[in-house]
Amino acid sequence: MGWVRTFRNNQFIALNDGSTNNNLQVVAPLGLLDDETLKRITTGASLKVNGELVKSLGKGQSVELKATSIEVLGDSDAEKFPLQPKKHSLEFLREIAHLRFRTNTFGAVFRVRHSLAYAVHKFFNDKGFVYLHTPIITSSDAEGAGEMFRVTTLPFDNPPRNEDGSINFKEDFFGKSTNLTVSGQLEGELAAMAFSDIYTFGPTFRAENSNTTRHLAEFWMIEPEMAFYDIEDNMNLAEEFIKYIIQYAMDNNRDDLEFLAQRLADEEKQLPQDKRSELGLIEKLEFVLKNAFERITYTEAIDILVNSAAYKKKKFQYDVKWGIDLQSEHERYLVEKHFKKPVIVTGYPAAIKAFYMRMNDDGKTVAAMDILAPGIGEIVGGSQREERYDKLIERMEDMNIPINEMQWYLDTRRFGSVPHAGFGLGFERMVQFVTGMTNIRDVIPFARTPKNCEF
RNA sequence: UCCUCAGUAGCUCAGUUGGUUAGAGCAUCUGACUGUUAAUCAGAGGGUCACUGGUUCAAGUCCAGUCUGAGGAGCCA
Repeated sequence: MGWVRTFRNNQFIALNDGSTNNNLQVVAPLGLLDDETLKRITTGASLKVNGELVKSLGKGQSVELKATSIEVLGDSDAEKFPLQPKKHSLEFLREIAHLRFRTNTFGAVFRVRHSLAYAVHKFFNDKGFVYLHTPIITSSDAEGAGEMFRVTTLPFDNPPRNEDGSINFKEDFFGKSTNLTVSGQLEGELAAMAFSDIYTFGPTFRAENSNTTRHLAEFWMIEPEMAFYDIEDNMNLAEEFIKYIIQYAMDNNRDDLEFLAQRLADEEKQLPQDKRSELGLIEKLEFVLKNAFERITYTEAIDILVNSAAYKKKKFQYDVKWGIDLQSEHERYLVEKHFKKPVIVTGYPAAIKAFYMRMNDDGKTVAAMDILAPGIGEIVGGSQREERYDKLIERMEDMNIPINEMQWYLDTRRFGSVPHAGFGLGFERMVQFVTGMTNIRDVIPFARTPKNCEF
């Protein structure tokens, strides 16, 4: 059983059931089917075929199914079915995302995505981590990870108001203002203070008006949180984790990755020489598996940038000096030009990082780490958390975090606080990295981006 | 949100200096052929030129606005 990809010569049906990109060639002997049935075997139709698997007489395949009966399960009007046995643009396929699973490219992408998701659970389970389901709806607005989607049952045309005119959320469903989660980290920390090692893997929502090839309004994030880990342990785990799930896909999705590698190579033939990647997709993944990630401090990164030829020739649009947040162009230089492999940057200035990150002894930098990947940029953001109650309060005050609303979080530092660390990994960015797809909208089944919520 | 580019047949695109009935390849339909591999050959059908307004004797073409898409930036994962 499967769906028709092509039908040639009224005899040869390329049938696909989604398990692989390799089609089964079904041969319908002349005279087996009447004219009416033959006309119903169109691209996209679903068939149930019985027959004998025999050695193929043709060249394209080793075996084929010699049919003894063919039943059309579901017709597909050839005049209306939009997929053709030819190359379609990714932009067009995005508009028919409900059908694009039936193409070779998206078949491969989503089989790889599945494997990576499975590998995430396997990796953490094998290490004894507890999979924690953090809430999708939250009332916490303190994390500052981004703009949030409001969740409400209040009528938006005439909401209940307080005397001062502001909206009275006491009458809302939860009796307060609520939003979709932008991160499960804070809740994750609570659980890590009991289970030692936990991870989350779930949907995350950011209402940022970001229109790029690497941002989604709804995406999946993996956030492990480990008690008794310092920043070094954190980096080691993150590197091991990334390599593990890549290796899992290499071991279990070789055909699909080779197809995607070929697709990417064809795509890059259109580009000018200097924009093409030096390594093919498979070679890139093997290279990442074999080599240790480069580890540098933020201060070293700034030095490298300031001493680079690009900086001296004023190639950077943004100036480089200690204290700036690294711009995309700087990250790309470090990863793609200088080191040519994934880079972990640690020790960022406290002023540009979140309140929960642990202050280093120098009083200026925090124990943060970002993992930068070629072609994608930041794929992991993490840190050792500030476990010292007084220092945490100090930081929260400095950054205007509403301390009163965060008492539940501060309890972890009051009752048996321990050094701990964790990180967040954007799952779609990981899928992009492994599949070589350049647009993040093509590695999630139904992308949610500004001005787009189809299906 | 900002910058740049784009929107013409189901898809990918061409359309000259503003000038007659807007073209091609693929797909579809009809027929031929029958061991094909994105089959091949012959023929046919298929258009709100994104939308709104403007300039002009005349707009797919020029101008303005809007919408949508792509690439880059910012924000970030």
